[in-house]
Amino acid sequence: MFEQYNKVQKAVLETTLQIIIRKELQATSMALIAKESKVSTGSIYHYFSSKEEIINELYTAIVAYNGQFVQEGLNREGTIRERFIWGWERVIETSRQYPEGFQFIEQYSFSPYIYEEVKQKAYNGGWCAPMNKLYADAMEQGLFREMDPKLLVQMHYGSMVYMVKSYLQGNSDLTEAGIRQAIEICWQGAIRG
Amino acid sequence: MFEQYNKVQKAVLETTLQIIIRKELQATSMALIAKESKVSTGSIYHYFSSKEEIINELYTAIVAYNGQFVQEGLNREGTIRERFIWGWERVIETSRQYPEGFQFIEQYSFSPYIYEEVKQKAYNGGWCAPMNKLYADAMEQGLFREMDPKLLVQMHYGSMVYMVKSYLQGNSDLTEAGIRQAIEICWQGAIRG
DNA sequence: TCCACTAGATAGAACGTTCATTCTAGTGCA
DNA sequence: TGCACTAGAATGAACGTTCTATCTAGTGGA
Repeated sequence: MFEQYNKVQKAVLETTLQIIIRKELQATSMALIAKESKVSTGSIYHYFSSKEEIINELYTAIVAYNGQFVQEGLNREGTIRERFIWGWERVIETSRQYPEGFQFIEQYSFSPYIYEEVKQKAYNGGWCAPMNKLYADAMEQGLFREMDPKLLVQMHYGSMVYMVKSYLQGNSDLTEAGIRQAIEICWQGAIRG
Repeated sequence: MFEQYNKVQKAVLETTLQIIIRKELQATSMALIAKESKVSTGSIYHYFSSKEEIINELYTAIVAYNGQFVQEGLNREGTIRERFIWGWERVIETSRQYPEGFQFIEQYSFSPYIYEEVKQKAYNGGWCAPMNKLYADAMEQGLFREMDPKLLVQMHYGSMVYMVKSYLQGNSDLTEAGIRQAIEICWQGAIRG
């Protein structure tokens, strides 16, 4: 997930992610990051200009990683239905493989602590735009109901997020069949009646 | 929303909600709450034992208020479809009327800062249990697909949450027709094919 | 091969600020 | 007078950040 960084940066980012999920931003002190990552505060400030920068870098890296992974599924050759399924499968797959990353993005995508500019860049490099395009195509072909494609994508993403949240809280499991069914539910709701 | 509290408590809770949405928990200092609510720190500590208690009280009050409002729609006499529509309409209505409350609950329902006990009590007094019951009934009657009703409720709630988030971020509007359509999409995805 | 020098990396103490909370003094109603 | 309440200064801990000293690896002249 943090392959583009050096050893120290990687250790700091990984540690920060673990702590922030476990304890929140306000309890994630530089002293604690230093202690748990086994990097002194001096070194941390050698590689990062501030705590804010660490958090924003974390956000950027995770979104970039997930964005690429989902797009690989979404942009394969296939019917709209196939690409719909591949795309959402990958959205869920990232959250299953890196639950901390998923939780972090979920919590901080609406936080003033993440710079607007970072959010904007993340959105543009992410999977939202191609997914919106897929939905717009489906509507143009008369396959999906007529509505704002961006809004329907958001609604479906919300369904996925809450399914994963249920799973992460231990209130449900997340089997292949369950994922397929959830995607099917979204599909069935979206198509023209 | 805070009718059960006295004037000072009400001012503190309302102010805290405004600040925490605008600036995050870590930037919501007691000094700032005191200044903006025009209540001295001494008085605040006369009515609340700590900052944590203020935040947890805020959480409790909002969930209780919303829970009651939604249940009023959900528990009216009517068909499953009607009650489904009334229930979700009210979920969206609370978030439209008190967007700060909605955002706060959204952000903090997964936060370690809110006591487990408070979350538990909130869940029990909220609208989730009756909504789960409605879905279970719908499945028993063969109206909805067979699946874990709690999970489907969560998925639908996720759709609503993300629709409202889109609206609050200015990326879409939230008209009566749009709300009806969103609820219809959920319904169509849920029923037996 | 050796040594002097340099640049970057690292550690952790020190700094100044801000924070949640407590304390003290005061107010006004019963 | 007694008591609930209020104001705001005081307190001490914790924080993000900076500073200073030390370490490490690499370079190049002799």
